[in-house]
Amino acid sequence: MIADAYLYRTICPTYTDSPSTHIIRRVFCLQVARTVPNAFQQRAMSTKSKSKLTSSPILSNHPSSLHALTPAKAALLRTHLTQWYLTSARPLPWRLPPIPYNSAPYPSYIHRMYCCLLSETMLQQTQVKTVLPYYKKWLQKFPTIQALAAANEEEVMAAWAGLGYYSRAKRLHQAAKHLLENFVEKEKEVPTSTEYWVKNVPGVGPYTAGAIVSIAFDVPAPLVDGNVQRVLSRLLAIHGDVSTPKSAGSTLVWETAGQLVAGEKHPGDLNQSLMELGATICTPVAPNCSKCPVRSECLAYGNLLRLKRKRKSVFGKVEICPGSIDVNQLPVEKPDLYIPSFYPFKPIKKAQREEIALVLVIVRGREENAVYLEKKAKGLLAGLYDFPTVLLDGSSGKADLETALNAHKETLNARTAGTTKHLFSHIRRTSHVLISDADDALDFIASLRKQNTSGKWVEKAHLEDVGVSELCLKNWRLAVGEEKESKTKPSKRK
DNA sequence: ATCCAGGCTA
DNA sequence: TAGCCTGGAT
Repeated sequence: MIADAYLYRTICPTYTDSPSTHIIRRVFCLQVARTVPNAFQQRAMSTKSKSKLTSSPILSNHPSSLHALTPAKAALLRTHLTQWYLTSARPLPWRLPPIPYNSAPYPSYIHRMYCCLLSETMLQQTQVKTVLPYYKKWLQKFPTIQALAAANEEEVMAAWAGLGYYSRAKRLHQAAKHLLENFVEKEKEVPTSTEYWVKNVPGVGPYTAGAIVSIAFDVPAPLVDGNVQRVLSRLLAIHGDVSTPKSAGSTLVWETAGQLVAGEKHPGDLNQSLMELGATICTPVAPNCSKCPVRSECLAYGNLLRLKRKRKSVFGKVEICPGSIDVNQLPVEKPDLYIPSFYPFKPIKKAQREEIALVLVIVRGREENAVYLEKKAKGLLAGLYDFPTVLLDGSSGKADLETALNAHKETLNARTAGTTKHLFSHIRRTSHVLISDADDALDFIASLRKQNTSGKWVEKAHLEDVGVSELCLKNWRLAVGEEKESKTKPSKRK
């Protein structure tokens, strides 16, 4: 037990109890392990208690001061991070050299803000590589905030099509209008407080506000995105729940980010260095610690070194807060995979719900040159065009599906093109694609027009110009025979 | 085929 | 707290 506790202490720097309380602590750890280390989610949940989260996931007798940055350490981190950033960051079109707030002429500082708002909005939930072509195309189409504000919603949605999370496009459009109306048109200063942005600018939350204010305006506001959350969780070995903004882990991460950026000469660079580090080195899986500019300040990396030193003499299980792993299963050659990748602690994800859909591809013209699309007003894929779709409950049985399928085949004189599978964050959708000729669907289209007045014929060649989702494209490719049908039937759940 | 990452809002 | 999309890794 003593040995166990000793190991526990060496691995978890925030573990300060005496060995005699170790068992109690361990039980408590497991009870709160609704949020568990990244790398061991499945194992932890299959073998450990699934009891409810009953108290703060920050362990009792676990003062947050243990995670606090000392001023000396903060200074080291700032130096190492910014130096590394200046020499090693990827060159990206939205990266601007920092300039002091309002030292540029008004129009150029508004442009800075616009580019920053645009890139940061696109980068929400989306990787750099995906954003790059969209960002460039967007600026050609809407070169200024005035151009964006003046555009109509359909153009905006079409420019965003394929990027996902389409409400971002709608809100970016609203944001442009808001900023233009309240500041740019009057040549008024745009507020530099994150509170203003979060409260008044659509689509801007705590992260984006911090990004705009620090990067475009050079104001020392912190920012925490998924990268920063991971980097700081590892640097300070934060064993706290980061699943919601209010949870203890998140609070600590934001506080830490604030301490780091406070007094920094180039807050935008410092913030970007944290994100860049998370994106390129401090990655979720297999972080490249040997290349990390701040590994000597990193508690998780320190754990790793201690574990490597100890493991020769260790047999059996090593307790790692809050899970446990078998040291004999650690691959000797790559121990770096372990300790840093425990962080941050994330909640177990909920299963996606099943959906079955009938997708009606109605083709007009002998050369099949137009299809009937309608615009979704709300919910999933709102603002985009799509084929008329009949949604069946995922719980409806095979018989229901057959009934609906046959009914539509009959009324539309349709043939089956096959099925596609598409995943959303919370839905697994199987689409049964039916193709029919407009001549056979006149009554049906009339009834569609009554329910959804936005329906229109779109030429095959212009399908991608009107703003259409990946799901729609996938079904379209199947209908014209470019897409292989998904083989397996979905949800063969035992 | 399956799993994962990633901010904001109603 | 759940809804919202896609691309990349395994």
